[in-house]
Amino acid sequence: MNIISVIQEGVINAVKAVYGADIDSKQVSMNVTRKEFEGDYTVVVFPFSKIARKKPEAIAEDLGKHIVEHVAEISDFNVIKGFLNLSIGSEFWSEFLNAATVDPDFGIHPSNGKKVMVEFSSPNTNKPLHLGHIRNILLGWSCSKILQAAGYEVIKTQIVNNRGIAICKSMLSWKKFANGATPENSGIKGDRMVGDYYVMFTKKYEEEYLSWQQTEKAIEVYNEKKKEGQEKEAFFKGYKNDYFNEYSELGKEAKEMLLKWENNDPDTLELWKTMNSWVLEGFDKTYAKLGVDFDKLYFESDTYLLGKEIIEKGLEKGILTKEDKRVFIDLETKGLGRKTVIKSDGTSTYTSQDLGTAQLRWNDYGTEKMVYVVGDEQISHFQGVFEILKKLGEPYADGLYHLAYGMVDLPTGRMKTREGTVVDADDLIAEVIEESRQNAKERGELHEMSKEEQEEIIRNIGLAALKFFIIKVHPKKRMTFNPKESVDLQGQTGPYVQNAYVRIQSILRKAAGKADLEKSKLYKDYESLEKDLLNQIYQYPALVKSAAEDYDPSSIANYCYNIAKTFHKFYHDHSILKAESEEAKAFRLKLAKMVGRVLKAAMSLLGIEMPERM
RNA sequence: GGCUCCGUGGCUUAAUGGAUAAAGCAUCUGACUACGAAUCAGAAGAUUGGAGGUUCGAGUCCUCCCGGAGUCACCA
Repeated sequence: MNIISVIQEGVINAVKAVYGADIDSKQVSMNVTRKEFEGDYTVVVFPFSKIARKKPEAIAEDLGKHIVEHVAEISDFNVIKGFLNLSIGSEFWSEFLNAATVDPDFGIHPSNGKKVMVEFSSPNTNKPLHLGHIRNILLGWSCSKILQAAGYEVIKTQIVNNRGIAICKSMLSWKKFANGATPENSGIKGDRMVGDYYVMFTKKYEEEYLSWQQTEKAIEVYNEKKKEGQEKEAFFKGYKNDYFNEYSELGKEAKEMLLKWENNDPDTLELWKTMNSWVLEGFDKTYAKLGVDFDKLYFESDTYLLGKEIIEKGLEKGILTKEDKRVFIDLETKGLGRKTVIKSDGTSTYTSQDLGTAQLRWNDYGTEKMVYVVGDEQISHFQGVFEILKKLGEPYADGLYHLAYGMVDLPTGRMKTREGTVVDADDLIAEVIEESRQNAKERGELHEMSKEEQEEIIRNIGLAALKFFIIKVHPKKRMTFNPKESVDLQGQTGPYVQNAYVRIQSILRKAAGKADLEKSKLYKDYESLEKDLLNQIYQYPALVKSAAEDYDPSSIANYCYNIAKTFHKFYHDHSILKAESEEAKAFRLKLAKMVGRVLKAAMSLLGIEMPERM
């Protein structure tokens, strides 16, 4: 039985016995005892002062005495103000450590029979992945692992946004300017190549727009549509989209291409397929570098027409309203305004696609939960989608969750494609690995290994730095990504946690076969750091559960750091291999091993691997 | 303007309504003849944006204000 429940029950019984009052476990306020005080768990007794009509100190004394007498696990107590600090006996900890040691699934919850789909990454196929995607991918991957550890069957998915005008822009640009260049004959990674042509389109379009602004037609438009006193420059800045649709040659060609695509023109489709495959190959390489994969891909080209069926259903039920061809839902009461599902030209929207895709996924997998890892700029969009599905009474509607994470800023401000400040994912990964390599070289710990082993470790450490740096921030928060700090290998970082693990492995290698771990049971007089470690290990399974409930990988990252920190201090203050006694040595080996196991398991939930040496 | 989110030492972050607000970076000072110094210890650094309120108790909950961001499309 969980020690927290044991204590809560003890308190409930004590209150009943001493004051004759009935309380429930919700009224028992408990925390882990703060470091500066003696004890393991603290019960706050202020809430009982009305029942007992005594001073908090006296109440704590009453309850403490009763609990020590009646609860076997509690060995001692002390009272400071209204706080009752309880100490857990070494028997309990000893049993816990032994049980955890032999439990191969420690921290992994048994299957709950439920399925959850996690969607993340979901890039457009017209440019390479960037820093923003990295946050998205790491959060999505980590949530998947956490949900899995919490007992769910997880299906990792993404929707590949592979159609639409943006895709046609890069296709058109390639056709016009590439002279048949391919990733193979140019040696450029596929996604980057396509992205380069997308950028080139934008550049050529800007040039075209600029020279158009000098024409008589442009002056005419300006005079006709400008607002009072609006300068030319300001007007044309705002007119860009209209220009694309009304007058642009490139715009016209791109739109024609989109039309051809929609009408299944063979040449267009072939070009589209070819360029898409280049991008997807490129993405796969980046995913592989990050160590992530997916169970199922959905392509927008297959889903963008979905939703008709569900919209029909909505119309029948009177949830959606039809006005000419346009279909919308009035969510004014929810503060979401009117959400259009079908445009007045009869074409679908992003919203209808998402409705249809949700339906499709439910049909494919029957997942009770669907988690969308998408930036917080789309909060209201998802509120709309979810609301519609709820009103339709879809069976999966209550399990929909938008994990809305904050945008990633640079120290110089927001990333902007136009200003060329977007941090490319591949470049960033290469950079952190290079930093790790420099560091490894200086330390020279790895020189006895093969080149391959060295590279593997170096890569591991660099990625750990990057991943930890991003995941430690609460998803909801907008974060500043400082490239300098992200490659830090010291302090509150991934490599710091890895180092704790490596130290443990080093000790275990040295002690292999030389210690009788059975003797650990004779060790009773725990050091306070030993208790801290035991307590932290003890928290782990519950932490996994709450991280899954909150979709919060940052809580796991913080946990990893804290337990690593405690271990580093313990390692510094107490010798393991040269412990005071054989019992102490056995106990500490067992403890260290368990710390290592938990660290490795917890970090793997963040997608971070642990090297054996570094 | 309406709605949503965020405001914590110089910087980046942490804190189920509980004790003296906790770490890292940067700065300064110590500890390698050591189970691995990617470590540890210490110093300095904070009226938790501001004002009220609820509570025995508020960084946390409520109200108002200030600052920042997002969104308010028949775009995705």
